This record gives sequence, C-alpha cells and structure tokens, in this order.
Amino acid sequence: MASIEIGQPLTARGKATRARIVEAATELVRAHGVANTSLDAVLAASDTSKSQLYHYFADKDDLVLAVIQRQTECVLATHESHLRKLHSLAGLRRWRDAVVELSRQTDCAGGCPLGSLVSELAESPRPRELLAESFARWEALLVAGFRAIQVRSGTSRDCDLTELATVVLAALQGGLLLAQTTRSTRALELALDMAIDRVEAQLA
Amino acid sequence: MASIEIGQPLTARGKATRARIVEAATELVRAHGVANTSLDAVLAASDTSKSQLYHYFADKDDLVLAVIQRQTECVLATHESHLRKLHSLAGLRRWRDAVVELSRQTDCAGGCPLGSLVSELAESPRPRELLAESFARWEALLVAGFRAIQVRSGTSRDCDLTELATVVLAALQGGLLLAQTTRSTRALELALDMAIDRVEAQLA
DNA sequence: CTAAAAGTGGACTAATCAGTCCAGTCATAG
DNA sequence: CTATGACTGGACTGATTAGTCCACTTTTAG
Repeated sequence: MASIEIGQPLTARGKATRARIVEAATELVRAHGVANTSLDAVLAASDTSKSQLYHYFADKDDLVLAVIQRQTECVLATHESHLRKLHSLAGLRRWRDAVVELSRQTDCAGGCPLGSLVSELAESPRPRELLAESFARWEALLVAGFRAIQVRSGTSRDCDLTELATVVLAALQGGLLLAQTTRSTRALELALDMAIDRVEAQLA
Repeated sequence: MASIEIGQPLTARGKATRARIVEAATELVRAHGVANTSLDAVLAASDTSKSQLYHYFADKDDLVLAVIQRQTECVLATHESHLRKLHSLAGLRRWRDAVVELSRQTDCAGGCPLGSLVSELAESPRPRELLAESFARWEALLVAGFRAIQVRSGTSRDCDLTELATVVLAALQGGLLLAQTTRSTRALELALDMAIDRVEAQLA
C-alpha cells in the first residue's frame, strides 16, 4: 500500500535513493543470500532509513524482485558483451575462457548470482517467473551467437539452436555449482568443453 | 560443550531421539532451506524439546552437518540402486529416465537436495567440505558404472572416466536447476542426453 | 510565495530466533 | 536397592527481525 506502483511520480532524488537501495541489496544478497540479508543491513549499506525503504518497496519480497531484475541485467550485460561479437567457434571458446577466468578470480565462490537465487526462491511463484525469464533471455543471447557462427561459416545446417543454448546454459550452471563446491574450475571447464563440442558437432 | 562428541555413550532411546531430530530437520531443510528452518520447527516436527536438541548437537550448525550427511546418504542410495546394476549404455539411459521421472513426480520442485544445499552453505568451510565429499562419492558411483559398461562391452578404450563422471554430474545439476526454474523437465532431459552421448562417444 | 506532495529520520512494536538453564524422569550397573 | 549418568520438559533470555508510525524537511507546481 505504501509502495511505489507503476506510473507513480519519482523525482531525480527519489530515483537515486531507490537505486542506492537496490544496489546495496543486490550486493548483499549476492554475498550472503536473500534469507541472510536483513533490511537493516541494506539500510546501513545504502545509507538510507526504514521509511525510505518502505516508501519505495511494499515489503522485503518486493525489494527482492527488484534485486532479481538488477542482478539479471548485470549478468546478461557481462555475457552480452562477449557474445555480441561472436562469429566463430573460436569466439565461443574465448567466451568459455572468460567465464572460467571470472570464476577463478573469485576463487569459485558464490557461483552464478542467478543460479544461487534459484534454489532459494524457486518455490515462490513471482521470483521463479522472473528467473525463468532471465534464463530465457540468456538463452536468446546464446542462440543469437550460434546463428552468427552459422551465418559466418556458410553451412546453415538444420538444427535446433534453442536446444543447444539450453544445454550450454545447463553445463554452465552445473559446472559453476560443482566449481563452487570443490573450489576448483575443473568441473566448469570440463562441462563447458563438452557443451561447446556439442555445439561444434551440431553446427558444423 | 554440551554436545555429543565421538565415542560418547548413546543408549537405544538416545539414538532414536537423535535420529528423529535429524530426520525431521532433513525434511524441513529440503522443503524450505537451512535459513528458513527454525529449530522450533524441528522440535515440533520431531516431537522433542530444546534440551534434547542441545543434548545431541552443539548448535544449529552442528545439526546442519548431520542433515548434510543424512541427505547425502538418501540421494546416493537412490542413485546407487540404479547405477549398481549398470552394464550397458541402455542401462545408463534408463538411469536418465529414472532421474527425469523423479523430477517430474515432484513437478520439478526443489531441484537436487544436495545442489540446493551448495548455494546456501558453500561459503562455510565445513559444510562445503562435506558437500564436496558427497559429490566425489556420487562421481565414484558413476565411474564404477562406466567401468562396468566398458568391461561388458569388451572395448577398454583409454579415456578418463572421472572426467566423464564430472560432466554427467554437472549436466544433472545444471539440468535440475533449469528444470526447477522453468517447471519443466525439458532442460534436464537435454542436458543428460548430451552428457550420455558424450559418454557413448568416449567409451565405445 | 505558498500549499501540496515527495522524500526523510528514526523511534517503536510484535514476533521470532538461537541458545541457556534447571528441575526433573528414566535406565542401568553394581 | 540405589546411585550415577543419560535423557527429558519447558520456561526463560537477549538479540534480531520485518514492518509501522509520525514528525519533519525538501521539492515542485501554480
């Protein structure tokens, strides 16, 4: 009732405050999970107050929805920058290397920010829908990349690019989960290599 | 200090009480996650009292360790019963079907009980180690199955069965995560099919 | 200028949580 | 039988939590 609905006015200052809250919440959730992130911690990290938070969000669940959306934009932006210029299998393997390197840089901690949200929120309808959309957009990015490879190589063999994108994403998520558990990028490398070999076999 | 250490006496009644607590906690954690499972809820579900819980466990973290171990035994027992009698690729595909069917029966909810624990506990050293051991045992089960297939088929081609087990497990985990998000077994089926095709290519 | 609305600060509440404590019951070894 | 220790019931505490409320300041529209 006290929360911002669609179309409600928002001054520049208001927008900035809201953004500060979402940014701080996203960072805390990525580091500690939804359940282990208290609103008080968000307020402290964003230098705001209770009344501000409840001015812009109906409740914690509402804030979590905003966090999912922001995290989605962050993750997709990272991959989009790599996948946009994709036009060969070698480029896909460079993407693989970048993903592995990113995981290595954080010592394999945290896993995928979106994947982690799934196991915590997948039983709540609205968050689950949002995450499903995020993965769909991620797959679309991969499909676009595959198509670019196909176009460049000339051989437009008939195969389901969407299915390929799904298995690549599954390999990525599964690989990251095992990497997070073992604190080694080995499983991630093997899983992505398998998936990319599959792409090569289907595409070429 | 008040908890049960290794070697401490445990009567039959005590063992039963401890088991009841772990069983209830495991079920609640599987359904709602560690952070969303309160000790009071565990007590209510197991029909025990605070003093009993703290008689057998040092604190909540200690109970969580027991939950990880019990959940590991449950999951591995399920897969062991399928993988033990493995001696052909057809058998491996039947295992795939069983995994898919199991996911379908719960409407893809919950994902893998061990995988879900990872994203919630992977940043705590001891739980993470335990989960890493669980996955290592799971991979060993797969390796044993692959070896049985290799022996039966006669062709003992030289390939790294451990790597194969890792990618199959990664495909399973990633597939389950996407299945949980989309509420469809499609991603799980595709990911497992890809991994098993890989096994076939490497093994035969 | 001025009034209405947007935005803010922080005290407060009620519920829930992990963990403590102690008085007691039960089982069993000697 | 009896004493020791395993086992149990549940009240209690202090900390933390999400969420409420109201007085106040700042911005904006007319």
